[in-house]
Amino acid sequence: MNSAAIKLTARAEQQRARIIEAARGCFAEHGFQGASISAIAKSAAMSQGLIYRYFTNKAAIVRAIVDEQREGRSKALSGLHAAQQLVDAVMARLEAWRQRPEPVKQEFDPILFLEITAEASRDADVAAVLALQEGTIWRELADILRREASATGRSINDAQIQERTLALRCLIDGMIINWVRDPSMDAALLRRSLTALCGTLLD
Amino acid sequence: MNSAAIKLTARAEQQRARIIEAARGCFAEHGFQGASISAIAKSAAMSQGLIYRYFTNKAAIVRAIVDEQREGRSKALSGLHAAQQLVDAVMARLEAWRQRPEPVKQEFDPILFLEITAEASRDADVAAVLALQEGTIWRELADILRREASATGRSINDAQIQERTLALRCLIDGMIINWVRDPSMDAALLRRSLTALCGTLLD
DNA sequence: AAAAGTAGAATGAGCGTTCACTCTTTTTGA
DNA sequence: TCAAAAAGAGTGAACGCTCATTCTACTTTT
Repeated sequence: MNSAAIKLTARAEQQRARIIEAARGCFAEHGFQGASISAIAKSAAMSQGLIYRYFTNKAAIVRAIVDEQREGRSKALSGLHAAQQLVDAVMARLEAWRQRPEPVKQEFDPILFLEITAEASRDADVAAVLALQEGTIWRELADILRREASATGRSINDAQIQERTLALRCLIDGMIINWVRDPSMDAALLRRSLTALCGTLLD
Repeated sequence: MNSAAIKLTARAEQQRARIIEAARGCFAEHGFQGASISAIAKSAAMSQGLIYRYFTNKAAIVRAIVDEQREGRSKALSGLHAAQQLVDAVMARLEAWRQRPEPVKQEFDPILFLEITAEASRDADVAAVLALQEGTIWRELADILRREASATGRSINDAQIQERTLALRCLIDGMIINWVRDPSMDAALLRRSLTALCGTLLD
């Protein structure tokens, strides 16, 4: 799971998870630099010092968070058979996020997503983990398009797959950022907008 | 221009611009929270204290930056007559940014763009300015689509305009975020991907 | 009793901001 | 015309505070 810590005791795993969960909330709320270790400690209901037993420093927490979401993101994508399904899946997550009563556990957070992208531009380690992750997602998206093409009996070459995978990726990222930017964005409108475009992705 | 300071001396305007320019660079490089006043002062070649003669606090600089780009963004969009032209315009800016030798003045910076979006979720003032700005951009995009429709003799109703404007917005934001995330992204591929989708925006 | 887990005080650096002060420019009034 | 006065521009040290991180001492588990 984590290359730096091949084998951890159950307790250690559990504590790390607790810290990561608290940190996710704090980072989403205040940004990576804006969230302090003491705030994370308080949110995790432990002392500041204890955090350093499980993470060498603050940056390591950030990296762990980026690393952690990899599995979840890939899993969420696999099994989808059409671009439209994908849009629906993302929409469902976005709507769940908007209605969050409290900082939620373990779920996709669009703000964190933006924060991570910006952070990757200044932390090479984050960038590396993110690049790995993007590779996986890219492959999942391409597979979705291929499955859709074969299901509808279309033939599609590799260059086309590449173009359309990227277009799909842009569409998804765009819907996320627009959802964050405009808190009054109409979910139905967003869904309709992208549904129309997705329909043309395979023509 | 700025509601808090209706009329400023030429000198003051000039100094504010100098600070803003330095701050843009620092913020893009280290994030809003990561960039310190002393770093901005150093970059602007002035003392820290002097910054507070022209801005009441650090947040005010952020707001001024967000406020400032409004005009530029709107101007860049007006005059375009087709979605494809728009994609080309954005691509040109992205490529210019990637080849930046030094932190460049007054230009569109994708990292700053992400940073601002994230900041809007935690600073109501930034959110308000951004919302205003987005309204303007939205209208510009809708106009582009209308112009394109009328130029090609198509009829298009308001609901369709709304849907497609949003789709276009997602596409643009998506290309920005993907460009930032993957430094090795092929410009030609990105252009090809979106060109294909833009073609279908008016069908 | 050894080891692991934990809390919280301590540390030193750096933060945003203020302030007392100097230097320069403009205005004033005889 | 030109000193005197006021205003404007600028500095950088200092303030109170918070930061990330470390250290010491206490408690729990093995």
